[in-house]
Amino acid sequence: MSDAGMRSIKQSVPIALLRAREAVMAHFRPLLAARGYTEQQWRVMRVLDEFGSIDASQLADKSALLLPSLTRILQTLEEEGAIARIKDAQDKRRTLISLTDKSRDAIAKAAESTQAAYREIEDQFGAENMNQLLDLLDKLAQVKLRK
Amino acid sequence: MSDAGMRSIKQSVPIALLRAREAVMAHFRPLLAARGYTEQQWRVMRVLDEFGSIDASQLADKSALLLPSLTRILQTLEEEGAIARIKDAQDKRRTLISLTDKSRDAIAKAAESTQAAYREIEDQFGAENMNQLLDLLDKLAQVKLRK
DNA sequence: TCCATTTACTTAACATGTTAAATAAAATAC
DNA sequence: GTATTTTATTTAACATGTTAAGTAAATGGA
Repeated sequence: MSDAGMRSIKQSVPIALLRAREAVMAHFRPLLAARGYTEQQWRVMRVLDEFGSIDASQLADKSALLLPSLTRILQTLEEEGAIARIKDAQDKRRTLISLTDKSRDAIAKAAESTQAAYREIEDQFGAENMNQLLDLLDKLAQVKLRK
Repeated sequence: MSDAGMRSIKQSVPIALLRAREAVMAHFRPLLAARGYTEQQWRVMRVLDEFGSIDASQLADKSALLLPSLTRILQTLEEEGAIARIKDAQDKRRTLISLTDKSRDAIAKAAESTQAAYREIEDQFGAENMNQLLDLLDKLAQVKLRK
């Protein structure tokens, strides 16, 4: 109220992104929780499933996590026997991470239900809208400011 | 690798939303941090600035926070003297929250820099794209699945 | 009226987000 | 070749996200 020129909170892009994401995740989260995975653990496992054995930095980048978060998540997943870590022989700073056979099976099963939910969302939202949205989101993520 | 039919992680809507949001917040967060606010504290204060005195549930809804998070955030803001809480006289379950004069001034100042950043982002991204994006995000947030 | 239910928070417990600092190994610069 | 800088990851500290359970006040019947 102190500034009539301030954009309404409803028009805020960060909040709109947050709400849209929350609406989508509300459909997925219960499916993952039923199998004992958090959203982030699932992202990590999907990336490993898609890319095979990669180092922690690449894994963090591809799964959109910060390294400190990834460190903790990998500890948990390792204790559960879902992933394995080995030091890179050439570069001993690096840790190479990969799925275990056990988790590969678990992922395939969990993926069935998440894919079904994804198709339903795409049905409701429209494939056209979905492509357009992904395109805009990618453009927005590229925006660089001067300075 | 276990399922050739699984959507690539790059095509994941939740991750695309997360990356876009992170790209935008990377511009705002330092501006808020310079004034000692987190992103969430700032959301709360902006809502209060826009709507005046409202109860915790409405505040949580408008600022896109869960109530447990809001409870903690309000404790912090109250200790800092940024907000005040009073019990609703009619309904003693409710707490009415409002800004202090002190924080109203602080918000007006911080808003100058965030608004400038917002305009820059809109310049780069395009007002047309921005409107289209907000429209799609709103549509996506509305999607309901059967069952 | 009374009790079961609902509503509005709050607390608790554990996972993740964010920033800064620490550590160890590799790469670079003299 | 050794000191310096950079890179990869971890640890620490504090804030928030998420779910479940707890508490107190209002509501809605029998």
